[in-house]
Amino acid sequence: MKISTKGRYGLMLLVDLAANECGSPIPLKSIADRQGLSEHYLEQLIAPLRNAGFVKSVRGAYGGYVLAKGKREITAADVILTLEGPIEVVDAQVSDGLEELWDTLRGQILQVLESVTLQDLLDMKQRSEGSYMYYI
Amino acid sequence: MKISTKGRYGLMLLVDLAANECGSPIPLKSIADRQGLSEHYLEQLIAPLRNAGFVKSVRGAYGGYVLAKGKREITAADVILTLEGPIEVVDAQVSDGLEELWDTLRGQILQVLESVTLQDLLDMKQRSEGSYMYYI
DNA sequence: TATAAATCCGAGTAAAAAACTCGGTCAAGG
DNA sequence: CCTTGACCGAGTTTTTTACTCGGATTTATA
Repeated sequence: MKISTKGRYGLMLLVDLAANECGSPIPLKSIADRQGLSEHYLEQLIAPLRNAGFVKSVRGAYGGYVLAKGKREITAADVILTLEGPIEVVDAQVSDGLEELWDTLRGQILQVLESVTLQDLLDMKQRSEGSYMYYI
Repeated sequence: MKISTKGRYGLMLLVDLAANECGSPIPLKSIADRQGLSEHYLEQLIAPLRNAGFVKSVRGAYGGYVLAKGKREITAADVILTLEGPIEVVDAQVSDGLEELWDTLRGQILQVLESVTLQDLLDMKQRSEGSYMYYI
């Protein structure tokens, strides 16, 4: 019952881009360094997100990636479905008589993911980072 | 984002027992045959459910398993948590700033699973089997 | 025009988890 | 005492995940 690192890193990636929306393209390397992830692996994750039209790339020196849509127009579901394929709580072909339960579960998961935009995630993140301030 | 076969088979197992609640103990073999599963594998699944007090076993010839509680007192969450451990949408130790999302997701999943009893699943199953009748 | 910083691309691999399998011991009814 | 069926622990196979690697291509700038 886990989201794989694909979906999670993908979200981190786009949230990072969303944090820098207005500026120049951001190279993967800088994100990889900041988040402690492998640049090569991130390449694999951002490719489908580019194909799906969520980010644009700028090649060559001083290149990088930029959001192709507003941060309120991209949802967590967009990212996770693009990277992990459709949410399937059990294998699609099983018929165990419990389909109603699996459908409900899938529906609820989808509803949560669809209700959250990159902007929301950015807000969450800043809240959670900001709260450290009170403990200093 | 999947429930493993442990949780799924475990549910099938208990729903099967629930369907026969009033009677004599049911041997795993009969369930395994009926559902097309491996008896040996089911043994591994029912052991934790017995330890957790959801089923009772009767050893020896004419033995088998019986529900240890009423079918309205056991929820899908009981079974799945027993067999798969706590629902973790991402690894517990990650701190990616998105914890709020993961918590919400976990909460929703748990809520669905906790709201469904064996009796409910039995009803679902009979509804879905019954509906074939109309197509004959 | 050379160089360096990037994206782009496909394949390969290592580690972990999932899904069983196997071989046997113990208990109880007939 | 034989058969049925629970109990137990280890081993194996398969699948999935999470990367790694080696390059080719593009482009701003010195």
